[in-house]
Amino acid sequence: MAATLHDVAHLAGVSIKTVSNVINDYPHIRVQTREKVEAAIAELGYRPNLTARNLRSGRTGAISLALPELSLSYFAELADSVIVAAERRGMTVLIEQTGGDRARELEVLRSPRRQLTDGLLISALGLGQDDALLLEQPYPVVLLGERIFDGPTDHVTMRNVEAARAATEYLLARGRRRIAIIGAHEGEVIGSAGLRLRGHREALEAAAVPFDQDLIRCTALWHRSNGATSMRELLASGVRFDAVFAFNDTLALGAMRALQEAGIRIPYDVAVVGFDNLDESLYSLPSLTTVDPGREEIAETAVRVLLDRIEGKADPVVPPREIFAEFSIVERESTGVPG
Amino acid sequence: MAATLHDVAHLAGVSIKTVSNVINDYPHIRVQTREKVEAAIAELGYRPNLTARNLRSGRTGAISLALPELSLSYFAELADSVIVAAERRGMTVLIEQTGGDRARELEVLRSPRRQLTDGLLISALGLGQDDALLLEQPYPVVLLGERIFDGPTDHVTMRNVEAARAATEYLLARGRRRIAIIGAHEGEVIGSAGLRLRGHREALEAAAVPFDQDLIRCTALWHRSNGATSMRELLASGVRFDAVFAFNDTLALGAMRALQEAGIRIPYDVAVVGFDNLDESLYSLPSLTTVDPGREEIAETAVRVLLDRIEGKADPVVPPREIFAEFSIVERESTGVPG
DNA sequence: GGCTCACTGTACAACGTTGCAGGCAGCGAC
DNA sequence: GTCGCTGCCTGCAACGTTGTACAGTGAGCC
Repeated sequence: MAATLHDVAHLAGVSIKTVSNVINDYPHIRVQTREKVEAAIAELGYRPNLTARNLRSGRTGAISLALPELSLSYFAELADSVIVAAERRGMTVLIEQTGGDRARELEVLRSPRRQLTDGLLISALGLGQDDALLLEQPYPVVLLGERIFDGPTDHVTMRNVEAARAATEYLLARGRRRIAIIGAHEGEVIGSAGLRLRGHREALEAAAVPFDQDLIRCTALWHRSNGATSMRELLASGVRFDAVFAFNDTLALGAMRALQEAGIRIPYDVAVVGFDNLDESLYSLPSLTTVDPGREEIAETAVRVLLDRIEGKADPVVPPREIFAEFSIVERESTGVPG
Repeated sequence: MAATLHDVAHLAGVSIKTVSNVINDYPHIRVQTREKVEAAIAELGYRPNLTARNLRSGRTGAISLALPELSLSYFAELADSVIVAAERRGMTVLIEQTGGDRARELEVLRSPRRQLTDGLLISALGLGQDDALLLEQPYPVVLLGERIFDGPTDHVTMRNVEAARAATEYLLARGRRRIAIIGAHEGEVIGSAGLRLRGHREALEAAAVPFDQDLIRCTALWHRSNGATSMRELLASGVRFDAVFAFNDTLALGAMRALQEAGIRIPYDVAVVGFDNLDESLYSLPSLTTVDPGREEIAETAVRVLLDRIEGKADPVVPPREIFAEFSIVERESTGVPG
């Protein structure tokens, strides 16, 4: 049985409240008393019961992070950054996996488990713009990702349209004209796929390069296998292309794998650009040119904004904010070695 | 302000305890009463306060998982499996990153945050056999990994020696005789590197193949970049080899990258075997032959064993157990396409 | 009629902590 | 001498829940 304030108070011969005062650095305590209490604490190996403290204070010192799955490298790296940012501010992170499933995302929002934490960071894949109002919850929520805009909560995300436009412009500038897309979502307007496709089309239009529907491959999931499968389909379709813009790095890596199986040379025959700047994209063969969406900045900002709400610094008065991280293009071998 | 039992009781015109009884499915309640209470619950949108419940019950419904970092794919996949296993049993998972640093691992063991969860699953990299006794804590702990054996807690791990021996035997069976090792740790006996090296040497010995120290590359960290660097060093050293056994997949992928940069053909010139069976090893080019250490089985078992301790099923009486997951060799292209 | 027993519901205390109000001693000012 | 202040410490109540003890009601049985 763990020691309680009561045990310490008894041993030190003071009241329970005095022990509490010592622990909480209440100023008016005689040095002598403080030492007695500290000795008792040390002797009993007393540690405050956080659950009881939480019950009194209403704060838990933890935040929840809901994301599709950690097996997806992007989310693993995001979780890493979030945990680091949270720890820097003395918070722990509880992780929930939703599989990107709308029903499970809603469940996470409504789960009584939310009471174990002070707020929720949710990276949604299943929710859509129509679900925006469901984000309104009796606790602080910060939304990540690009499924919902102008919702009732703070929102931290990346510049999808601009970044995708920059990626396509980058390929166009290197003389590529037939750019295949992997990872599109049929009919999607909002969402990573929809926004990135829009950026792509904007770049084509600005350069007066015709858009060809045959170059677009849809795949709901963005795992490596989906990238490989899409590329095999593309090759089987016989459509001609000299570049691939995959909507994330895992798709790109799967696609590169399929390209090379088919004996196609990267970047000589086909240039490849990904999105996410995963660690592994630096070590693929060839290394992958990709869009760095500012993952650490997103994590850092999201945690800061959530804590602002939790601590009431940004009271309900402050309207929900939309914050965009800065992106950059990381140039590597898959588009031709630079310099 | 969230509704409490008190509010519900008031609205339903019953005592607070009756509401509690309804919620906890206490059997002797009149249908009529139950309905009244349920209506009040629905009207107020009442959700039980988990913190208060935890304080009463001493249980939190969460477990902690401490691991080096989620950016390492192996740990991300492990965390995924642990979260899934925990969820299946109604538990949530709080993640702490230690960076594999001994001091931070000790901090995790002693942190008052442990009180936010019912037990700890710790995958240590920094702790060593001498630290075994420090695992003795006033809450349930299950150790993962291979830094400490016969410690005071339950321990779930993989068959490192046997798996590594099998990997080397596999290469030997395919006619490889000069097997380079990447990821060794100088002088280590216990620990993934030490054990895997032992398995490797056992296989060599059994086959009467001489052990050559020049083929061993040490690297403390097992990131992709370390694999690439080690391989470049190996190539620069001029030592002759026809196979590589990397002590994890990320090292192997980095090494393959460096091999291919040097124009060496895999598996024709050099066969490569990794360890971990990461998802990405299936999509590298060539795909990577690897040891599947039974990650899901480890996660599943670890969660089960921890919950057994938490629920007191396996009371202190039961001595700490050492549990080993079954491994298998996953044969892919990096050692020559099978069949 | 009095007994037991099964139902149905209530009151109270407790989990370990902290906010609040207040007590008491000592001291300087009037 | 007393008033008011500061410094130090204490007791009580409360956070929201659940376990224990118990009270009342009605049915069934001797």
